Amino acid sequence: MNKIYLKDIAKSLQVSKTAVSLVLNNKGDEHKISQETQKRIIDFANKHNYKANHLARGLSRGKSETIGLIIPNIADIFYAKIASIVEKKAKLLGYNVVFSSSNESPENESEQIRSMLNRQVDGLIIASTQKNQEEINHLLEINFPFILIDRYYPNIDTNFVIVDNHDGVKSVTQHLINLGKERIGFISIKPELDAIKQRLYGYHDALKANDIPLSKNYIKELNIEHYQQEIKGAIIDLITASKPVDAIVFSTHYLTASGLRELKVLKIKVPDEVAIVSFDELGAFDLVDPAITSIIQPVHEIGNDAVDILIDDIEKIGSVKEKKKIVKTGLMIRKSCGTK
Amino acid sequence: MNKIYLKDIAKSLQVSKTAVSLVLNNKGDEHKISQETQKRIIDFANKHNYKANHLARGLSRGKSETIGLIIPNIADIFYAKIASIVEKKAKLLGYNVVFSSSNESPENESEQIRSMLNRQVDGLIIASTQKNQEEINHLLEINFPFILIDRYYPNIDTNFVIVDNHDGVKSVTQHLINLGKERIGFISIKPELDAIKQRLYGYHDALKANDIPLSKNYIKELNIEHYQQEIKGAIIDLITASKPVDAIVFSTHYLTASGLRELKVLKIKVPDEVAIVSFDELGAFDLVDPAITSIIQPVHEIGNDAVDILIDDIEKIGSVKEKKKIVKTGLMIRKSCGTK
DNA sequence: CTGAAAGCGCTTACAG
DNA sequence: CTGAAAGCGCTTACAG
Repeated sequence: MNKIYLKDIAKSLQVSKTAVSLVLNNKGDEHKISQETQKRIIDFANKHNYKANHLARGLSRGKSETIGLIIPNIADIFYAKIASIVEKKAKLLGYNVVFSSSNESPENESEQIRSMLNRQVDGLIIASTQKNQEEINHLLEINFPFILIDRYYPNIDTNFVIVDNHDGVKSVTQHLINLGKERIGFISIKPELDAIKQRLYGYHDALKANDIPLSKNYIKELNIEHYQQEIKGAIIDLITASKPVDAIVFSTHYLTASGLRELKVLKIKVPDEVAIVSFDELGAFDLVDPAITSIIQPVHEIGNDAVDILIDDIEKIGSVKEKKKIVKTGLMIRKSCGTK
Repeated sequence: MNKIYLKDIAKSLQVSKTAVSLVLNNKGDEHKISQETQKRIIDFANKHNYKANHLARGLSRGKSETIGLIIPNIADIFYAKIASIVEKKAKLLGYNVVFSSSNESPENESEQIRSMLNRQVDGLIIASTQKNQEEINHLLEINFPFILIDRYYPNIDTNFVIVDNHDGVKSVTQHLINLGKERIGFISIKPELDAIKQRLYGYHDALKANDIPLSKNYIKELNIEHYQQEIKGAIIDLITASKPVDAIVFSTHYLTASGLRELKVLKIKVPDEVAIVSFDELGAFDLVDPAITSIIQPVHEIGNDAVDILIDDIEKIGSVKEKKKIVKTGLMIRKSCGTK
C-alpha cells in the first residue's frame, strides 16, 4: 500500500487532476461534474485511503486549518484544561492546534507568536504575559485573527475572553466577612498582570463596602519567581501581627497550596485560627485538609467562546456578535473558610 | 511593513533566489557564496524581518519540523506534564508540537494518527489506547518515525518509553506489608491496558513474596467510564468483607481521589482503619487529608527520552542506542499508608 | 462539463 | 561562484 497522490487518482481514472480535486473538496456539484464521475473518484479515493497533503493544500489555499495556542504553561492544570477544551472545539470546526508555553517570558512569547505566523497558523489564542504590547499591536496592524484569553491588554482594542477577577474576589471576601472575619489578609504575587490587580481591587472593594479599613500590613505581594521562599515570611507576618489575621485570601491556586503547606508546618489550625480561600483550584482541593473554598474559573466558557470568536474571525462569518467577553467566576464553598 | 518574500530579497539585492535561500539556510559557505553577498543578504533579511514560510519549506523539503503528540487527555495532569516536557525538549531541537487527545477512544486515536500523517508531521509520540494494533503496524510498515510512551504493545516491536508499573506497585505493596498490613485490597480499572495489568501483577507478586494468599474478593476492577459510580460499592465491599481490608492500593490517581472522597463520606479513618496508597498523584496530594503516599512517575525522563529517541529516528542520527526503555518509578511516602 | 496551466513560496540538483 | 529551472502536491481561475 504505497502513498497515493492526486495525480495517481487522475491517471488511474483517466480524468483531470482538477476534477479529482474539485470532487474531493465537495465542489463537484458546483462545477457540474457528472454524478458518475464523482462517484468513481470518491470510491477510488476511499478505497486507496487518499488524503490530501495538508502542507500543499495549505500553501495553495493560503490557509493551514491550524490555530496556535500560546499560554504561560501547559503543565498548569488551568491551562491544561483550557487546552483540552480548545482542542475539542477546534477539532469540531475542522482545525488542529499547536501550542507553545511562554513560561511567562515576554521574549519567548513574542518569538512564539512570530514562529506561529511563519508556520502559517490561521489564528492565535493567547494567554499573554501582558508585556508584549508591540507584538499585539503588530497582529492588529496586519489584521491577523487572534483572541486574548485569561489576560488582556486593558488599553488595546482586541477581542478577548477573560474572567471577572474583581467580582470573584469581592464575593469570596464578602463571604468571609459574612462569616464574621474581620482581619482578612491577602497573599498574592506582585500585580504585574491586570488580572492580579483586579483580584486585589476586589479585595479592597469588599472591605470598603463593609467599612473595614484597609491595612497595608495585611497585603503581601510576592515575587512570582520566588514565592515558594517568600510565602513563609508572608504568613508569619500575617499571623504574628499585633492584630493577627483571622482569614487569608490567596490570589492563585499555587499560592494557596504553598500557603497551606506552610500553615501546616506552623501548626496553625485552618479554619479555626485562620480561614483561607483560594482563587482557582488544583486537582484535589476538595480532598485537602481542610477542603478549600475556591473561586472556580469557568474554563469551558473561556475555551469555547475563545474558539468561537477566533474562528468567526478567521472565516469572516460574522455570526458572533460579542467579541469582548468578561465571564463570571463560580464559588465553591468548602470547609477552609469556616462557618458561622 | 508588508510581508516580504524570498523573491523580494532577491530582487532588491540583485541576486538569485537560490543565493538567498542558500545563505539563509546556512549553506552559503558550503556553496562558496562570497562573504560580502552573504552579509548583504543576511542584513537585509534581518532588517525586514524575513522568515521563510514553513508550509512552502516543508512541502519542498518533505519535512515539517513538527512532531505530533497523541495522548488520552491533555487535561489529565500527568499528560499535561508530559506535554510540557515534550514541548520544551522538542523546541530545543527545532521542532514544534501539535497535540491531540484520544479520550481513550481507539477510533479517535486511529483517525488522529492518520490526520497527523496528512499534516506531514515528521514523527509521532503516542500514549496509545492499546487497541490500534493495525494502525501501529501500518506506521511500522511505512517506516514512519514514532515512539510509544506510557503504554506500549507488548507484542509489537516498536520503540517505547514506559514505566516499570510492576515494580512500582510491588514495592509500595511491600511497604504496606512491612508496616504490618495483612489484608490489602486493590482497586483498579479493568486491566485492558498492559500498564494496568502490570500494576495488578505487581500487587500479586508482592503478596506472593510474603506468602500472603491472594483473595479475589480483595481485588476490584471498575469500568473506566463508570468508576465514579462503581467505586462506592467497591469500597463498601472491601470494608465490610468478613475479613475487612486494612489497606487499599489504588492503581491510578483519579481512583485514589475518588476513593478517598468515598472513604470520607463513609467516615472511615485513613490510615487508622484503612491505609491507602496511590499510583501516580494529583496536584495537591501532599496537602490532602491525610497526605497520600504515592508512586511517582518520572515524567521528565519519559518526556525527554521520548523526544530524544524520536528525533534521533527522524534525523537518522543514530546516536541514541537504547530505544526501548522501561524507567523506574519513585515512591513518596506520606501519611496515608500509616506507620509501624 | 472538462482539461491544461499557472500559482502558492520555498529548496536544490544542474549547468555554466 | 551564480542563475534559470524544475519540483514539492495541491487548488482554482480560465478557456474551450
